[in-house]
Order: sequence, then structure tokens, then C-alpha cells
Amino acid sequence: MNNTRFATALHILTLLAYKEHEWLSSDWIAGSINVNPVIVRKELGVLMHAGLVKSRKGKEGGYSLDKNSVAITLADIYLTVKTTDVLGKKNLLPNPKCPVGKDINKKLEGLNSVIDQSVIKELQCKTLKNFAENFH
Amino acid sequence: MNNTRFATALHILTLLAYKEHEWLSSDWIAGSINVNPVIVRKELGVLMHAGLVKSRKGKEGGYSLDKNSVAITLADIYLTVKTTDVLGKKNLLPNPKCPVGKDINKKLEGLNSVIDQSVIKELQCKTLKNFAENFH
DNA sequence: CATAATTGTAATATTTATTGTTACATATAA
DNA sequence: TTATATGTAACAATAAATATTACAATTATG
Repeated sequence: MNNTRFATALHILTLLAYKEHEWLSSDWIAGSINVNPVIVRKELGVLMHAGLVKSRKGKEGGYSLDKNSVAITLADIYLTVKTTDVLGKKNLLPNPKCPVGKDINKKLEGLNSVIDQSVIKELQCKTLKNFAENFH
Repeated sequence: MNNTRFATALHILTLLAYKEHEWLSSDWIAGSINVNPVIVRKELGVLMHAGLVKSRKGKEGGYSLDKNSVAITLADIYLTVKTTDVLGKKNLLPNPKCPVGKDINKKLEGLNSVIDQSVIKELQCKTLKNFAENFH
């Protein structure tokens, strides 16, 4: 991944876990991450869709966790924001007349799914609560 | 990773392993991957620098493995082409006045190195020879 | 009820990363 | 001497990521 989406999502969720049961505004969250509030709202939209977060509109509104922070694992976060494979993109149009070219993408796919499984397994034993407790 | 560098490097090395002890030209390799030959030469430069490949200039020149294909693991390849972390980039400039902001990048770094280790461990038990034998 | 504060989202701009291309100096087998 | 390669720089084109502006819809509170 050559983007900051996991970092942003984890930062957001850590803040929400840190202040569990409070409603935090996207502006306030953006001030901690130091990015544009719209970026935060967009990412929160994705996290809401994944069932990790809920929102409240209007004055005194904001965002809050929709699950206990022990019930959220870093794997949940990874899976909701992941856009590319660990080993990157496949080759676009390898030569089908070449013994290697014709099968390479399928083999890469298999490899990627093995690696992905091991990443997920590793992240599954880490809860958001545990991660958030590192901050003081 | 949101690029094709691992796919390209693995494709190149698979061809070199498939035709071990022959000299393959960047043009020929590029024809199998279906990319510009200069891209291939650039990536081969990186692979040479890592000691995986050697070259011969001039007519009848080309590229060849510089190690037996059983002595090259997919981890070697991954480590030579890897440009970003599995979980992506850190936040650029988180707020140092926030308890979360001031430490998040260090925690992310730790997390990334744990995950990276598990990816490498997984790839270390896969040899290029074994991978290349899948093609016919 | 009126106001202020907030989410949700579209449209667009800007910046950064990736990939492709052209050109040519240098090397070497035949 | 010629044809065919590598090595690499400079630049062009495309794609991805991030930032910004704007505003409709919502809601607590005085």
C-alpha cells in the first residue's frame, strides 16, 4: 500500500477508543492527524459501512465506536481499508504465447492470497483496545 | 504496494530460471511481460545490484542468474523491490500535542516491522526454482 | 423558532507516484 | 567493421492519492 489509509483509519479509531462513549467531530479528529476534515469524514464513512463506527448529525454530533474496542481487531481495520495486495499489482497483459507469461498472474494471485492470510492472522490477535492502551 | 515491481521482477527471474544458463535479452524478456524494454533493464539493474543476476554486454549479450535458482528465495526478491510497508505510509505530520498523534507513527512502525517479518518468513521458504517449476 | 454546529457528499484541483519513451554512449561477438 | 546488446539520462504521459471548496440536510440549544 502506498497510501496513508491504514494509518488514518487506525489513528481515527484509536482516538475513538481513547475517548470511548464520547462523540468526536471530524474537525477535531482532523486536527490530531493533521489532514483535511473531509478526508476524515470520507474514511469514517468507510468505517461506518464496515460497522465499526456510528455517527450523529447536527450540533453536538460526531462519531463514536459502534462496537466495544475489544471486539475490533487490527485485521478488521486492515480489511476495510486495503486496496492493493501485499506483493503489489499483477502484470497488466503478459504474453499468452509464453509459457511463463500465460500463467504468471494466476500464480501471483495464489501467492498473494497465501501472504494475505498470514498478515491477517497476525493482525487478528491484536485488538484496538490493546493498541489504544499504548497512548497516554 | 501499488506497483508492478514484484510482479515484474518475479517474471524476469522466472524466465531466467526457466532458461537457466542461457543469456536472455531485455527485449526478449520485455516481450513476455509486455512492457517497455527500458523498464526491464532498469529492474534488472536493481536485481544485479542485489547479486541475483549478472549481465553481458554487446552482441550475443543479455542477462542470466548469478546464483542457482534454489539459492534464491521469494523473500530475496521481495526485499530487493519493496518500496513501501505492508500497512502503507505513516501519517505525515500528526499533532505532537495530542497523546495519540505524538506516538502513533512510532507504534505504526513497530506494527509494520512485525507484519513484515511474518511476510518475509512466509516467502523465505519458497525458492525461485520451486516457483519456476510451475510453468510448462 | 432561529441559530450555530455538524455530517454527508459532489465536484474539482493539486500533488505525488508510476510507467512509458526517446536517445545515445559504450561494449562486444562475429 | 558491423550488428546487436547493455546502461542510463532526460523527459513525457498516465494514474493514484490527497486536498480543497461548496453546500444541502440535520439537530441540539437558547
